[in-house]
Amino acid sequence: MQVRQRLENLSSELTATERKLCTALLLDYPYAGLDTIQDLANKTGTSPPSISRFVTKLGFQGYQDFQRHLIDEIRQANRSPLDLHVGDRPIQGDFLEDFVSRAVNLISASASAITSAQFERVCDLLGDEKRNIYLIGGRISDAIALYVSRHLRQVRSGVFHLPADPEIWPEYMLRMRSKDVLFMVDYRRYQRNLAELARRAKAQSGVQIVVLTDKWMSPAANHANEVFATPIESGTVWDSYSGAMVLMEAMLTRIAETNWDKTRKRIEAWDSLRFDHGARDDDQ
Amino acid sequence: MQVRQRLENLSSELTATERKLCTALLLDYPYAGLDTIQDLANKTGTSPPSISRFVTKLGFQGYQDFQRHLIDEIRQANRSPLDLHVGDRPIQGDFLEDFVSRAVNLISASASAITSAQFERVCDLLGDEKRNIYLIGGRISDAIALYVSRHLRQVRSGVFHLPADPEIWPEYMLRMRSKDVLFMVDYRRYQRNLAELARRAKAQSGVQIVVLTDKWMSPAANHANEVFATPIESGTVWDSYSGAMVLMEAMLTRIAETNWDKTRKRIEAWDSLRFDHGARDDDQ
DNA sequence: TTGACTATGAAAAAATAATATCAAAGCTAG
DNA sequence: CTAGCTTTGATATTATTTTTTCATAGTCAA
Repeated sequence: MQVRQRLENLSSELTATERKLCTALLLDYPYAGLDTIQDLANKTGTSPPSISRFVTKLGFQGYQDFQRHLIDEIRQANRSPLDLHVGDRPIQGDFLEDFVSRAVNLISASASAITSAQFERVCDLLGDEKRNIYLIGGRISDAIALYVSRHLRQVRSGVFHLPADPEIWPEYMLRMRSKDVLFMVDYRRYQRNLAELARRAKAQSGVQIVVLTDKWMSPAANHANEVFATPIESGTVWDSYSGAMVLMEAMLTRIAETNWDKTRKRIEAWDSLRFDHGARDDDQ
Repeated sequence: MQVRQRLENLSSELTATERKLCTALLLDYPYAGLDTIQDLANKTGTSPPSISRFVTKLGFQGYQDFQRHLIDEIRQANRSPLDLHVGDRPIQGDFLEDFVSRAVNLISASASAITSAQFERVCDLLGDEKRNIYLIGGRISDAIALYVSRHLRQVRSGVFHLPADPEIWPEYMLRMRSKDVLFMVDYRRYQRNLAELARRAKAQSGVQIVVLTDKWMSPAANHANEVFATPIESGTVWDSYSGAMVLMEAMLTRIAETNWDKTRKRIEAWDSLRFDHGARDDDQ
């Protein structure tokens, strides 16, 4: 229940001091309640014990519990209309349109959770030809890792996508050097063996680790040098990876553009070597 | 100055732990910073001293001073409609920001290129348990196909992801029945052998074919019953598949929600059968 | 006016939170 | 690989905040 509402419900049975508090709280709601109990007492000309008793009377565990509730309320209130719409109920109206607007939200949020400096650092790491790049993802998120590795392979050499089977990982681990990069995608539900891989790879070779994960932070992130965290809650039955996808595309584009000359030559050479059963050449 | 901006400014000279904190703060900005120092340390897998040092480095007197600032920011943001999301990020020349806005355009365009009737038809096809589903994609776009098949497999049985090697395709073709569905993802540069696969599968078994492609229309689309065409030109060196990705997520969500009861049971059963080296069970 | 009760805040105590210290681990340049 | 530097978190300390205790002041009915 809203703090505001609790105040109203109880307003008939408040003492003089409590009414003073109530007024002060409502006058600058909800920020007044975020002061320390001492400050609030000074401002309202009351005392800490009175406030403490008051919030207990409102039904909270204590002053800190009360503050936690206020913060949650602010949080709720600040969610954009789209966000609000999200948690609530199943999508109605035009499904696709609605879904897209949620995805767009998620994507913007993903981008704003990452500083441009961090973005550049990771791009530099993955674009550096002197480093080998090893990639792997979880059961579902491996699709993202695959997408990244396929593109990266067009840009540079030394890109290795680890197979899903842990039995084979040691073969790759033995080749990792401390300058190399292990790029992991791990969204909930996190896979234990990925965290284990991160730990051991780090311990053994000191490899640089970059983790793409969600806000709960994959256990693998503990061993990481860089963490990209993106939101994934779309308010539907599945988590949405579109934020991650766009971020990865941005990254790949950045890497390719940085060394465009080299990349172009590489793609041309690649194309000339493709087997005939591959692409046709008259596309475009 | 906004806390957010201070983070941006300093992000080039942060240590690993500090970057972790920075990530966590930005991901749930500004609320993450309102926790107690101890809680925040637990959530981020760091320690209170590191956080204390970090906020000092950001230029605050200490953690409490830092929190005061955050609260002030929230307050400000709520007063002026021009809230912090707009005002404080230096948009100019920010690569990521720019990329995201293009991607968003692309995604909206992708959605509006598809009628809801068609969308529903395809969802029904792929959701129909009486049909087997075969999926395959091109060199890069197979990541999308993989993503779809992994999800679909959580919802229903009879989902088969064809391997990249054409030698093995006949094995699958022999099993295709006319009610089954062959789902192909083929973006330029189109692969001849995919078109060939479509042609022969159609001829041999009369299988239903759904193709996800771009506006130039993969040659495989000639044999298709349904074509999803999404724009992919992002104005950068790579094509962007984010439109396709969001569309696929929308589709998967639609399918899962349509038979949610069955899906839920299936996922539960699946989870109970997972091997221990997979996910941990305590993830939230 | 008195007595029984409630409300209140000063002060002390307790709980909680934040910072300083320091040893160990990690990293980097040679 | 090592020496020297930086980073880090466990522990101890300190500071801050909140709650408890308790004495006093206020209220009201008889």
